[in-house]
Amino acid sequence: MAVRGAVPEVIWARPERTGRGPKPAYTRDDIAAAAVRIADAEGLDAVSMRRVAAELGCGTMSLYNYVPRKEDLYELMVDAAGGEHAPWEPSGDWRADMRRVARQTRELMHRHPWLPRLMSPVYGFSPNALRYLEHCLACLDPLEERYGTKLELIAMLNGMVTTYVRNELDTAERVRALPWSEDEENAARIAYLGSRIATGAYPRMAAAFTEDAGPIDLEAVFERAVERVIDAFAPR
Amino acid sequence: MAVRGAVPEVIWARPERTGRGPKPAYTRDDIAAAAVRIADAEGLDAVSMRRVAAELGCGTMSLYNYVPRKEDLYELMVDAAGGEHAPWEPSGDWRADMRRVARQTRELMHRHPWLPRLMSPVYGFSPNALRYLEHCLACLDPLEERYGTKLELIAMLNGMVTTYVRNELDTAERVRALPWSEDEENAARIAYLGSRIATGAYPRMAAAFTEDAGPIDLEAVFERAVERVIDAFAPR
DNA sequence: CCCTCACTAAGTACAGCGTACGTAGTAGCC
DNA sequence: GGCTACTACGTACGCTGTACTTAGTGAGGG
Repeated sequence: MAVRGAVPEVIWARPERTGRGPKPAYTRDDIAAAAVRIADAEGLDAVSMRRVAAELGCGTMSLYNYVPRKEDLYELMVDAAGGEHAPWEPSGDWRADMRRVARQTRELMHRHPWLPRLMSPVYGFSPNALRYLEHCLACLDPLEERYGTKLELIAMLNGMVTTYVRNELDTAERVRALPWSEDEENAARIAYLGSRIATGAYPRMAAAFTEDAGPIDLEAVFERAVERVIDAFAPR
Repeated sequence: MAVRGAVPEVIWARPERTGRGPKPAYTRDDIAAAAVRIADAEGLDAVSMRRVAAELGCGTMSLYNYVPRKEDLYELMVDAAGGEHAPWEPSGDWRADMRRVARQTRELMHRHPWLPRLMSPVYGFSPNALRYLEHCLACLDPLEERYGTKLELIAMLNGMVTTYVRNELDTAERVRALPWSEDEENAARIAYLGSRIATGAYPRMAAAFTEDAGPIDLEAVFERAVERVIDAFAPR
């Protein structure tokens, strides 16, 4: 007589349908789509078991027949988002393909701003993650390196893109819960930063901020970072 | 008559002591230290306003006199951890100094496994973050590049280290709440991965995993990644 | 054919969370 | 000395994840 849930299980190993009993009212995709819809519209914090169940139109506890823990719901969401990755026939130019991968991932994360926060290596085995990984490896066929190196390249590129987009979106996502706007939050922080720098305690930072007062070109910074990661693995 | 908390404020801009009234029983450092102690010992999820107040030995709501929102408590924690960064006199060899910075950050995060999860650019203005940033810039004095480039290097190195350590620690941290061990969790996932690969749908991944079945040398992977980031900014 | 039993569905309940609000007491300033 | 800003903190509300329970359903085995 095992204690309920005492055995570790991967949600993907669970069959969606077992022979007996009435057939489930929802598919895993239905549930993931509902959760993604809520997160896109109202932010990740709005995704609760109750809210997702309501979105589906079923009782809260019925959800637990499909998703044993909330953590697994997150895993479904990440996989669903990963399903939007559209693979293509590798071009033979692995550099160009990697650039395209990076840009596609960034766009995906802009479409689903909660995604960077949920990204975890733990979710790396989901069906769409595997599909994505295999596609990246296919793109890297022309790169004459060991698979270990290729995996390191993919991990580093992914990590960099995730970190980068997180920096782009984090304030916007976190400010949802606050009674003031993102601009006000930023203004308050910049003002404080200015007052600190004015003390003269940080001469190099002061120089950095006076060097170029113009607005930062996020697009260009991103492209540069991608190029650097690529070059780091195969200098020209 | 302003609505309470309707004006954005940075916790660091709040004076710790205003003239009037009885003198506060705790300093900001006391509070941060208590929260860090709890997070180190019981994991980040154990850090609640009630728990921290209990650790300090005061009523729950008294904490709100020091920390207007829980978010700010997190900010205090990150800054406190950042205070453990021990700066040194730049050696003149910026590459060596950057390696040392990366290693020190990694050690810091191993000491405080909750830190990667809390890392956010939003906290980049805290006193210790500023101190750290200035130190990095000082180490980069010999690198003949614009400040913009130097900041990009620091951001990329930091981001890479954070992502990397997160990958190292995430499963361990997340498994705290579960009724099984990290090893069991990993075993379940690896087993599932094996079953997927056995289908033959992922030939390149299959090749990658048969190429080298030995245990991964995390230390070596980390050092390689650091070297790559450094080289990406100043190829030799 | 029908009985059995695995399964779905959903309600109730509990412990814990962040925090708004109100009240009581304290100490520096005019 | 009193005004007043401040600290301290108990109560309460709405929310969370989820354990447990009960009722109903429908395919498989005899």
